Amino acid sequence: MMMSGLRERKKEQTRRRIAEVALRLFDERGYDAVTVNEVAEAAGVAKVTLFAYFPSKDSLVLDGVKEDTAAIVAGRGERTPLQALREHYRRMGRDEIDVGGLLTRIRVISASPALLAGVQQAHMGQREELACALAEALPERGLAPRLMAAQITAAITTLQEAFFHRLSTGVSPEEAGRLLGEEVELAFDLLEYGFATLKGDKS
Amino acid sequence: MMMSGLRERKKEQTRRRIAEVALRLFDERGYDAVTVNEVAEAAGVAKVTLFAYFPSKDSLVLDGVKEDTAAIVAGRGERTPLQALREHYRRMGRDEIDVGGLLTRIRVISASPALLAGVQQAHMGQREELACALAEALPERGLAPRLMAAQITAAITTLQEAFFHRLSTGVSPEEAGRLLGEEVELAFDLLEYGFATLKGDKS
DNA sequence: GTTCATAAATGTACCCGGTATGGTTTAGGC
DNA sequence: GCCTAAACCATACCGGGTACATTTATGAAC
Repeated sequence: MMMSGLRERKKEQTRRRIAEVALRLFDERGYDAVTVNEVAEAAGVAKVTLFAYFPSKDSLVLDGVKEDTAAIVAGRGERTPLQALREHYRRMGRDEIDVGGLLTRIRVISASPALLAGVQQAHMGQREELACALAEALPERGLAPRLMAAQITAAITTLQEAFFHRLSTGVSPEEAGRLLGEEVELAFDLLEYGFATLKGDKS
Repeated sequence: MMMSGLRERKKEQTRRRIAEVALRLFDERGYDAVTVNEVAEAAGVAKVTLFAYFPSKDSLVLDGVKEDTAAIVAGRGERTPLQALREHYRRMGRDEIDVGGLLTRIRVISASPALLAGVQQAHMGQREELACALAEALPERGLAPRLMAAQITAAITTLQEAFFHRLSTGVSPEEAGRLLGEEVELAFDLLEYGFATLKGDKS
C-alpha cells in the first residue's frame, strides 16, 4: 500500500483549494449568501466531492479551529488543571499567535451568527472531554467536574468571543492580545476565587 | 377590530393540537425519524400552516421551555443577583415543579441530540440578556459581567441537564428534585467562592 | 341576512444543505 | 501494460424552510 506521495499531495491540495475558495467567497459576500454549490463550482469540484472533504458547510471555515482543552489538562504535569489552563491562555495573549493567517477566518466567523453558533457548539462538545479530564485530575465527584468544565468552557468561550470581536472590528492584534492577557487573569481569578471577591471587594 | 374570542380561541386550539400531536409522534418514533410533513398531516394542517405557528421544527418541542434568568436578576429586590438566582433554583428543587406535564417533553428532548443542542442554544441566547442585567445590577465593568453571565448560564445548563437526564432515565421526580437541591447549592457555591474552596478544602 | 375587508389556511413550487447511487476516470503496485 | 481501488462526478433524492398566489372562513357594518 504505502499510499505515497502524489495522490495524497493532490488530495491535500484540493482540500486546501476548496477551503481557500470558500473563505474568500464567504468573506466577499457573506457566509449565508454563498451556497455550497457555488463554493464547489468555484473550486472546480462537484458538490459531493466537497462533502467528501468537509462534512458540513460550516466545517469549511471551522475546521482546525478546535481547541483541545482536555489535552491541556491531561498534560498539566505538576500543576493543577486551572493553573495549566490559565498559563496556556496567558501565553496566547502574550506570545504572538499566528493571527495574521487567521484574520480573514475570524472576520468571516464574527460576521455570521450561524458560524458563531458553530464555534459555541464546538466548545460545548469539548465540555464533556474536559469534564472527564477534570474528573481524573481531581478528587471531586458527582456533578462537580461537570460544573467546573462547564464554567471553564464558558469563560474560555467568552474570552475568545471578545478577542475575535476586537480583531474583526479593527483593533490591532497587539492591542487585542494585550487586552486578552488582562482578561485571562480576570476570568481565571473569577473561576478560582468566585464572584464574592468581586462583589465584596475585600482585598 | 377588537379581535375578539372565537377566532383567537381557534388559533390557540390549533396551535396546541399541533404541539401535542408533534410531541406524541416524536415520543413514539423519535424526533429525527418524524418529518414536519407527518406532523402537519397528523394535525390536519398544511406544512406552511405549521410553520406559521412554529418558526422551526425544534420549536415544536422547545417552545415555552425558555427560562428567564434575566428577569430573575431584574426582580431581585434587595438581594444580590447570585442570591436571587440561587434561591430561585433552590425553590425549583424543593417545591414540586409541575413536572408531570413536562415529563414527555423532557424525555423527547433528552433522547435527541438536536434538541439538546437546541436548549443549549436557547441558554446561550439568554447569556447576553443576563450579562446586561448583571451589568446594571453590579458595579463591575468590562468583561466581568459577560464572564459572570457565561459562568452562571453554564452552571444552570449543567444543573438542568443532570435533572433532565435523571427524569428521563426513570428516577422519580421527588428523588430528582432532592438531588437537584443539593447540586444547586454546590453549583452556586462554586460560582460564589470559586474552585479554590474545592481543591484546597481549607474549610 | 347580505356584503365586504381581512386574516387564516392552503397548494405548489422552490431554495439550500446534505446523502445515496451508480458509473467513470486515474493513480499506483505488480 | 494491467488491475484494483480510490477519487471524482452527474443525478436524483430527502427534509427543513420560504415565497407566492389563491381560496376559505370570520367578524363587523349595513
